[in-house]
Amino acid sequence: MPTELSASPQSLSSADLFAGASASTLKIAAASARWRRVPNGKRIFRQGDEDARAHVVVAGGVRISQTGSDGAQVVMRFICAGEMFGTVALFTDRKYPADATAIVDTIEASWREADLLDLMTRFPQIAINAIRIVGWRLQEMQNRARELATRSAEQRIAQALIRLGQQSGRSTPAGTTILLPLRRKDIADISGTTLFTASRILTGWARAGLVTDQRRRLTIADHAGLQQVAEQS
Amino acid sequence: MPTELSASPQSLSSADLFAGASASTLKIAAASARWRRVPNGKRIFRQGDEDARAHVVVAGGVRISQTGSDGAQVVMRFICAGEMFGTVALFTDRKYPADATAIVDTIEASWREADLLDLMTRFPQIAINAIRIVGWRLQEMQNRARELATRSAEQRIAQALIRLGQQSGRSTPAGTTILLPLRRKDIADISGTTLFTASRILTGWARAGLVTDQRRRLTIADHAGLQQVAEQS
DNA sequence: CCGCAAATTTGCGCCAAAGCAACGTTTTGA
DNA sequence: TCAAAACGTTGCTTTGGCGCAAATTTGCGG
Repeated sequence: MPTELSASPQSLSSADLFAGASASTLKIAAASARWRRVPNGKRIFRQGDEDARAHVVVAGGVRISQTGSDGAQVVMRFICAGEMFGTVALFTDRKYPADATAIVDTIEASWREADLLDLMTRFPQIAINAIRIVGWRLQEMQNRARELATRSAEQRIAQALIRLGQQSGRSTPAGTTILLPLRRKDIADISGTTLFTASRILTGWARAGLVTDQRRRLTIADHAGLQQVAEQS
Repeated sequence: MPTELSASPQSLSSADLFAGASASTLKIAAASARWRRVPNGKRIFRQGDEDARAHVVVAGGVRISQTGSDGAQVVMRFICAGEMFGTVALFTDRKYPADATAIVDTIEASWREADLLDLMTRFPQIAINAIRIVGWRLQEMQNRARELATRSAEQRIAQALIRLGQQSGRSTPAGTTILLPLRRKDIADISGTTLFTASRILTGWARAGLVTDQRRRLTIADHAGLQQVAEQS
């Protein structure tokens, strides 16, 4: 039996990007940032946009999703406070590969490509940190691709909830509550299934006491049970 | 209708990693490399191994695959001559996230983590090049995840062949021949389907004149037709 | 607090593709 | 050169989960 894959990703925060940077470096970084307030539901950038910048969520939450030419949506990732997004575009063709939409009222900071490249050239550690962050995300996408190809819809939803719990969960008396407000469609689009299947499975779990769901705020009541669903072969 | 995603990835060669490096930089890089000959079928590293190094295929071809705890296999990528692999592990937890297996007799060069980090710190452009390469791969995995979630098995196989043609295709009178020798299982595992489905679809295409298949060497005879299969909504 | 719009639930039919088994073909290595 | 093993094909059966429609609940603006 092969080695089990590492649970991995941790929170990929902007703090990691500037890890090891001196006070003066941070000052230079802060000076070149642009800050914005984004209301719930508003798009921050759109797939194909060309003026790519590097973004960080200061407060709130963002959905990163791709929309196929047939209208099918897939959520690549949810971004919580402190995490980077939109950064990969800077290093490829400068076109954002996905949409970014605020799913709660959000504040985000961003940097121009030139400013970030300048920082990286002067402080190589920042560039190395960036590889590390992108590397984790690549590993996560590889794991998700494996799951899409080999696991059932139920297992994928379970795994998605476990990831979201690690990423943005808060411990409460009832269990781990996922802070981001998620609709059934969001759950479906990040698990690679349909609204209907996601609804059926979640109501089933709610009845079985695995999760509870109040006003789009999911709580994982039985973490071990959920893990078992995700891992059953 | 949303902007169509860029076809993207190009060949991600080691040349890109050292793009812009001076002759002296290259000399330092070459001096610290380790070279190995790997016979067809032999594993180069294994998922979970800890002594991660940065690898380049000098000649031959390599299959990067993950094996789930239930034995299910997924191919993440095939690596052709000139391309990097195994590099992401250096920047995450130093454990290879997948297996690497030679699928033809292969020569591979590799660097220790310390040597590569040293190079990157001294020549930040190399670090920036590395982000670019990993960024392209992340985008490619995101596209593949979207396809796994939203497209049919037939469309995914078509897309996989198109990618392989771009990556390792050679023009011949009969069309574009994919140089890597691929078994039905390889095709299935990179498209997220089964051996049986892959076989059925490929024999169908062979009958229709879209592809020909001689001794595990696939040739795309009708590129436009294949593209149409991949894109039909 | 009301009423409308959006989100969710649920029953049901259906199909793409997985799983299985049996058989043909190619490759390998001794 | 030949046999065994690996690989590929194909018919049949089974099923997870998609898609639609209709009913129900929730959330929001006024």
